[in-house]
Amino acid sequence: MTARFDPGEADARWQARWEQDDCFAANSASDRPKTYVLEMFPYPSGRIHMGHVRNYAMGDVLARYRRMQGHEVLHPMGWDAFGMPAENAAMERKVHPGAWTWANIATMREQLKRLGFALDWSRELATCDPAYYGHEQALFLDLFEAGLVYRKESEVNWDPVDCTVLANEQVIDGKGWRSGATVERRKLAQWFLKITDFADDLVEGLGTLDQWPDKVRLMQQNWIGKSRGLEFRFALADGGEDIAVFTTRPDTIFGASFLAISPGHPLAEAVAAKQAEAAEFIARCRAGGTSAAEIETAEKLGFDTGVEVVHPLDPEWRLPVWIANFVLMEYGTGALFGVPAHDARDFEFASKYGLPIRRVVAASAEESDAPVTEAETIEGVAVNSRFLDGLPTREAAAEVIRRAEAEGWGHGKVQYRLRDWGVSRQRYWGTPIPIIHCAGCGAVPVPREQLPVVLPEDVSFDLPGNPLDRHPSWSRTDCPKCGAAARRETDTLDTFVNSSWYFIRFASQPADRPFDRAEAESWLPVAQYIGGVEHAILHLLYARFWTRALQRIGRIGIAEPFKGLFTQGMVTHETYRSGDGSWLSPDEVRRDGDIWVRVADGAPVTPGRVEKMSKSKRNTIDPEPIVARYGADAVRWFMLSDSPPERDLEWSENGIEGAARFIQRVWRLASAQSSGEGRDQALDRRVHKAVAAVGEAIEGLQFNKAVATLYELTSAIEKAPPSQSRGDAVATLLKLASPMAPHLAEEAWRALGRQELLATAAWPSFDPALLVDEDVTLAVQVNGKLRDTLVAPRGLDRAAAEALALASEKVQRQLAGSAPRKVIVVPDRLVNIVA
RNA sequence: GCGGACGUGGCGGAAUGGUAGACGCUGGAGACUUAAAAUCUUCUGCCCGACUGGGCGUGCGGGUUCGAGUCCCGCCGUCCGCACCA
Repeated sequence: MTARFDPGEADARWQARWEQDDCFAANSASDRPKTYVLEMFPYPSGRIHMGHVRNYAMGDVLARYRRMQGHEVLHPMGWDAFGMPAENAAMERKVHPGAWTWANIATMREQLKRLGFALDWSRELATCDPAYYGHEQALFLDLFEAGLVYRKESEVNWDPVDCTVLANEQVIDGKGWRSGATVERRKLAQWFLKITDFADDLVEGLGTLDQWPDKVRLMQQNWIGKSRGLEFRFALADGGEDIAVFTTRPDTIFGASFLAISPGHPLAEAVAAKQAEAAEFIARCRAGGTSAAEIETAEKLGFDTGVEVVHPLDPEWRLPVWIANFVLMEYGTGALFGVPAHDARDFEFASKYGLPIRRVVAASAEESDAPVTEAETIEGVAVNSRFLDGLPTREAAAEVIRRAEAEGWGHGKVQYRLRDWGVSRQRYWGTPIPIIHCAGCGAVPVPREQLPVVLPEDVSFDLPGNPLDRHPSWSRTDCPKCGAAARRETDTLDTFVNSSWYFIRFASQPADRPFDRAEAESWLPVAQYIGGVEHAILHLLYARFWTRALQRIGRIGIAEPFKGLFTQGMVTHETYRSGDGSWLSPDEVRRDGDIWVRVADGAPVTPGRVEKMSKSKRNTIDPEPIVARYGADAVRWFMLSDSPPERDLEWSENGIEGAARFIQRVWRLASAQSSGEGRDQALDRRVHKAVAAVGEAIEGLQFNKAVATLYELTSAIEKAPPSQSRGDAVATLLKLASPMAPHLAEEAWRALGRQELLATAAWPSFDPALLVDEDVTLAVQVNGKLRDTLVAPRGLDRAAAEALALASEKVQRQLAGSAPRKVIVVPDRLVNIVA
């Protein structure tokens, strides 16, 4: 028996033992209740970071807990392995993206294994493996054949120097983030997935996700942006094609004073073809930036086309048509009718160009002539609106829609902000899109037996652009339909496609198809998905869409992939700057009394804000040396302590030291032999309460509370005199601690002389009768202020409790002889005397 | 601008409308030790007080209630998401 628990030796030994006994393999054929615990799989950037450790520690506690409860648990790990960083590494270091990625995976796998996570490594997958992306290609073709994939011209951010498409996030102040070149908008033929087909289902489905954070559901709801209104047409006064507009406020139809169309609207282009000034105006609009800051400050600009339209409810009423820079072609019909009195943008626009501002909504009919000094986006009653006058907003809107439909000039419509998902990326390191372009046959799917379409290895990153385009032979092929010379699609799929179905592949991985439906359904939906809130919209929405798409084409019988979702907080650390403003890493600085100085030369250092660990701020702590120094359990324990899991956790030396201290404390408790006879009822109650509290905390993902309960139990055991109960309590403590600190728990368990593995042991049960004490402490208040506390037997009746409280000397002193006016008794809790 | 979350000791944080500050960290005092580390004991919201004790206290101002950190109304502040979405 050693005096100290030595994680350096014990961690590896228990990890090997778990692996040897295959403790964490998920058996799909098991008839035990199944639980699928999943954390968002990592991008293999090279090394794991503290955020990973926190994320996976949380999932691991839940997975281990469920397993101990007798569940068959699926807790897998894999790699989101396609993406840009591998290509950047290729360009910078002349290494193939694949070689770089697989080397990173090997490193990170070992790092994760050293943390002792209860993962089923037999199901490990990497999205850059043809054995994975080949099945993804098959699913893509399934969706293609079901009509859920299409190709169309779309504007992209084009970097003319790197000859590549950039994501919006890669455009900084209108310039490419790598090249610094001014980004152009260019039209390219792109592949799209019809996520808008599912817009309504995706909104409705949010209502069933009661184990998701409200915040995430709301973010998705806003992103999809469902709004109801009226789509209707204005006829041009001089003939020509009608202009369709969409509005959410059809009740304001008599407040219209102009029509505004997008610079990209067909009518705008038609006008520009005839008028040079219009063409110039449109060009000026296009030059404007797209960043949030630019839009915020952008002035509303308009150009009067001279074209007029007829109001649908009054053939005599003409409205001017303006081209306006604030009208988006992508939303609605690319045209809107301006109601300045009741829309902020329209008000600004009308004020600037001297267009009429007419009140058509008021709080009441009497206020129909109140002046409009700012846009009033209110509901109320319709005024100055002919047959609508006096109708409340909602009824007026319904009436206009009814009339439009009856008269045939418009119809009620549901409009979404969500747009179809463009999945084409002009990049090498991604899933090749399994399509062949034939001059005669068009876009033809690659025949199934030719899948996977594998990325060529012999590519060079010496030149800008997509290496697949430049490859001498890869894209050359024959048309599967007609046999003519044809060209492979050289675009690859957005990496979000890879992560849209990996959780299904984890559940079932046959070699010959993406997954087995029955096996996948036996695990799905994921009971608890854990990851960062940064994926609240894109990844989680795409995965929901993909699952629903598979359901629609009959490949799977579930609509929602993630039953429970938890978004954990970040791991943060203080930042430090030297005198010249450059960032310093934590190991370059030290505390000297009240100030921080640089270790190297003692120069003063300015501590900055506590921020998310990031390379750019240099405030990261590498988990590997921490694990080497303190052991896996101390790191895991710290990651789960103190801060509630949804909030940020600040890394601190004191924190990890404290965790390591506790690990040793439990070890001492378990390894110090103390034999005793008889039951210690007070301790037994403490243990049962702890079992109930820890279980409840883990199920509620309140790991900080589980940790606090274990601290309390440890203290209680330490203070208890030797007894049979005490020995039992230590054993129970180890079981309760084992999901969080599994190596220590196994080692101490063995030190107690037990042979079985805690990893697969049963979770302790508790006796509800022992959760309540025989005596309770009654709070005694006078006028709501605490004056005394009394110990009384549980179940004391009201009269007795009142008498006991009134007998208190402290209460009598407060009452000073006067009789109480009223006494409130909450049984077994408190007595409040109102004087 | 729209939407959302959150404000509790020196710090992280506990608290079904019922004893605010569990638990951890930091700090003080003490024990053990030749000494240090480790460990153990004990104190640690603020103010008055030698003590018994008393007053104040969950961002600010109101309200509901026998009783409010918790519920309601109005402010202030911080953070997050979306953003010219008709």
